[in-house]
This record gives sequence, structure tokens and C-alpha cells, in this order.
Amino acid sequence: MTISARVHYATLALIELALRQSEKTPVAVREITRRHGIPGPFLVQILRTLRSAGWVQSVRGSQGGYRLAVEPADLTLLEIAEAVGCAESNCQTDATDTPANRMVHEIWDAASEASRAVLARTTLAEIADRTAQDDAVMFYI
Amino acid sequence: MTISARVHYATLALIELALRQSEKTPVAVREITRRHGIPGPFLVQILRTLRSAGWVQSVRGSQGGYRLAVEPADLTLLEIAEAVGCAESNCQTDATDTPANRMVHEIWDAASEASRAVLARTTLAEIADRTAQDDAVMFYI
DNA sequence: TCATACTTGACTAATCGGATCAACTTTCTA
DNA sequence: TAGAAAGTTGATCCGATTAGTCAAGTATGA
Repeated sequence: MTISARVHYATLALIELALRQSEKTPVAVREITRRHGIPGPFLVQILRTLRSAGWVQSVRGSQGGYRLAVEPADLTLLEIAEAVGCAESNCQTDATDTPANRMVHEIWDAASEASRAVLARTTLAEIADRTAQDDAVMFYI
Repeated sequence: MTISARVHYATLALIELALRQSEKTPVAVREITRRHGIPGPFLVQILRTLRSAGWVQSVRGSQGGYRLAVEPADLTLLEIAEAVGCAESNCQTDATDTPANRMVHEIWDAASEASRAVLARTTLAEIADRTAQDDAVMFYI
């Protein structure tokens, strides 16, 4: 469960889309990259993945952009991380299959499971809401 | 907290040394590599790190080898992972510092902390003991 | 004195994550 | 109906990290 830049950017983009769900026109890639400082073509690549996961819709042509296609409350950070991140194969070695080897692997698995549990119980809706609150405070100041 | 082969091998080696603490002569590298299927020169490299951490002692010359230099109950898997593994810098990006960015980073930190907690509460003594039991069962069969 | 075993430092090969580019298609708008 | 604005796709590149190797040297027991 290594959190790569890819996963981080994907999450930021989804938050942005979640916060602007009510807008009529879709959100252009350039707006997202500008607001969050994400390298442009890289975000495009990430959005492609999000689209094939069915979480965003794209609208082509002028005035085009991206729109969230799911309920933010239904999407967990674990799902995002697993869909966007690469293979999360934990610790592949050629070590002999011994009791010690199995025992140690159990611990790595338990550690991995612990962090996955944290991500699994956090939804996009939660962080979007909390972000919105912070944004409001910033605006007020 | 990615578990690399390096960390895995280090842990296996330390278990082996822990189980053979009572032996008169130190344990040769070759014995460890054979029993656990660890690439020879690679293990040497790892043992160097363990030695500079002060966890193992080396004995040179004929009949030489390695010996555990600490109480297995005092060594946690987290310490091993952090000493042997490389930089565990979680998610470095150039993303703009926004509420969303901070919020998301908090979650990654929480996830990382959860897995570290698991490793922090597991000691070398525990896994060595449990391994010894499994070994005994295998021998009995 | 020789075989055994650790020491050290440099070196290589493969993989992966991050990032970029160019050529193309779609759609709006003037 | 032309052109500008946007997304689409596939290929590609680069640098860092990891896994793993090698060779020359040193210490020690038999």
C-alpha cells in the first residue's frame, strides 16, 4: 500500500469534481491542474484510468471536461488507490517456504491490512465535505 | 511502509540468529542463505547494515559467522524495517498546498501510521518463538 | 600455511514511477 | 463551414530505487 503521486493526484481530482458536481458545465482538465498544481499530461493519463473505472464521465469538444459519475459517498480511498496505483504486490522474494517465512509474511500482511482498513473506511464524500469546510473558512478570512 | 525483499531477508536472518542464540559457535552466512534461500552476497550486504545498527556481532576467520547482539524481545519489526529498508518517504508530490491537499495527506499519514503500529508491537522474540513452535510441529510429523 | 569466512567498495541489470509528446477526434461558436 | 478548444490514444523517455553480483582484501583456526 504505497501511496504514489498518481494516487494522490487522482484523489485531488476526484475531490475537485465532487465539490463541483452541481455545476452545469463539466470541469476542464486545465482548471484542475491549475488549482492543484498537477502536471498536465500526467493528470490526463490518470483521468483515463478513472474513466475506465466508471467514476468520471468525459465530455469532448469545446466546453468539454470531466464530471463525477458516482456518488461520492460510495467511493472509498481504498478503491481509488487500488484502481489507480500499480500492482501493490507486497514483498515478492525467492525465499524458501519455511515456518519463519510464512510467519513473517503474516505480519507484513497484517500491517498492510491495517492501512487498507483506514483507507477503506474513508469515503470521497467525507474528505470533500471536510475540504469544503476548510475552503469556506479560508474564504471567510 | 513498503516491505522490500531486503527487509524480509533481514527479518528471516534475525529470526535464524535468535533461534540459535544458545549455540557456542556463530552462525555462518552460508547456513542462513541455504536454509532460507536468500541470495548469498545480498545477505552479506544486509548483515552489514544489521551490524552497524548494533543488532548482530560478526566473528571473522574460520568458524566465524554472526551472532545476535540484542535481546530479541527488545527488537521490533518496525525498527528492523526502518533500519534496513530505504527511505519510506510517503507520497512526495509538487501539488499545491490547498485544504484538499492537506486533508488527503492526513489520510495517507493515518494509513501509514496504522501499519507502522502493527510492526511496532511485534517483536523479534514473538515471531522467533512462534516459528520455533511450528518448527517443532514439523519435526514431530 | 592453508582453507574458511567475514569485509569492503564498486558495479550492473532490471524495474517502476513520474512525466512528456505528437497526432488525432469531437464539439462548440463565430 | 472554418477554426479554436478539449478530450483521446499510444508511444516514449528519464531518473531513482532495488535486487543482486564481483573481486580483492583481511582475520582466524587447524
